[in-house]
Amino acid sequence: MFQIDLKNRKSIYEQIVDNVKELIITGVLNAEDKLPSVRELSKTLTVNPNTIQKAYRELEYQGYIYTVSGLGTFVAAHTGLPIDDNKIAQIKERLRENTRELFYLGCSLEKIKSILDELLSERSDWNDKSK
Amino acid sequence: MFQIDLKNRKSIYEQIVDNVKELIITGVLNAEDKLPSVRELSKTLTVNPNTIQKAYRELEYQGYIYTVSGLGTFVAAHTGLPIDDNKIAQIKERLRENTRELFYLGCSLEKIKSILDELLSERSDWNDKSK
DNA sequence: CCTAGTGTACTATAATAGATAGTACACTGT
DNA sequence: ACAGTGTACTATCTATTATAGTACACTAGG
Repeated sequence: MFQIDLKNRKSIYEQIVDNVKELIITGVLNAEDKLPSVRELSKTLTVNPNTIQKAYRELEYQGYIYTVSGLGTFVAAHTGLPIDDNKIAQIKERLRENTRELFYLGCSLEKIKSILDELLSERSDWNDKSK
Repeated sequence: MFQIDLKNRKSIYEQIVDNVKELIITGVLNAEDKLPSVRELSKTLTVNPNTIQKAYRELEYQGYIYTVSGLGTFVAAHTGLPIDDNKIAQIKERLRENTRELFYLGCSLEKIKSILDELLSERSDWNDKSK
């Protein structure tokens, strides 16, 4: 599934949150897919069950997964949810920061434009494939 | 200059690093500008001098500022430095993550495109002004 | 009903990071 | 000499992180 990097400055549960979120966003995990149980994932990653639980709780709070007591943890469906303008604004701000930094590092406008175009075409490709 | 948000989950020294970096990237602080001294900034922000020192050390490590013992801390000039392709690749990856997330949150391709175009035009405007 | 597997809650402990407090020293320019 | 600068160091406190262990309620399948 993924690995934990102990040298990473990010804490273990944060790495789990980010990795699972990544798998969901990229479509490796789809809605209603079952995630490994707390105990199982704690064995494969050799971390404490409580740490997994903390990560799953955070993911549930952010709306990426849901749990059914006694059954397990599953990827949440997000279709039909009202578009979260607040969250989108936050991401936009992060994008702005990153483009600013590219500019500061000496990237020309053309270079930045080509990078953004490439990212957009990646989304287009994905859109075509899923049809 | 800026404020520290104690409620923020980010640590104080990280907030200082991010804020100063922001001021440099956006051009509020220019090369060779003098930053507040460790003791001065610790007073205005009412945080410990050691915390300021930690932030400045990190900023120096990242190449944004430099210090002259006995004189003070200054914004580093970055022109003439070889373009750091590694750093650019990292930022590109962050941009990719963010666009993926926008897509996952239900943004249409047109919406994403308009956001990226807007960010690019902000860079163009800035470029024009500085001429 | 029993059992295995699931999420959940709780206490306790240890380790680490973050922040503060205080002191001291070397350097710079006036 | 002096004031202002960065720097280094120890010590202490707190919050976060991670681990360990236990316990309980729920679900599905014999």
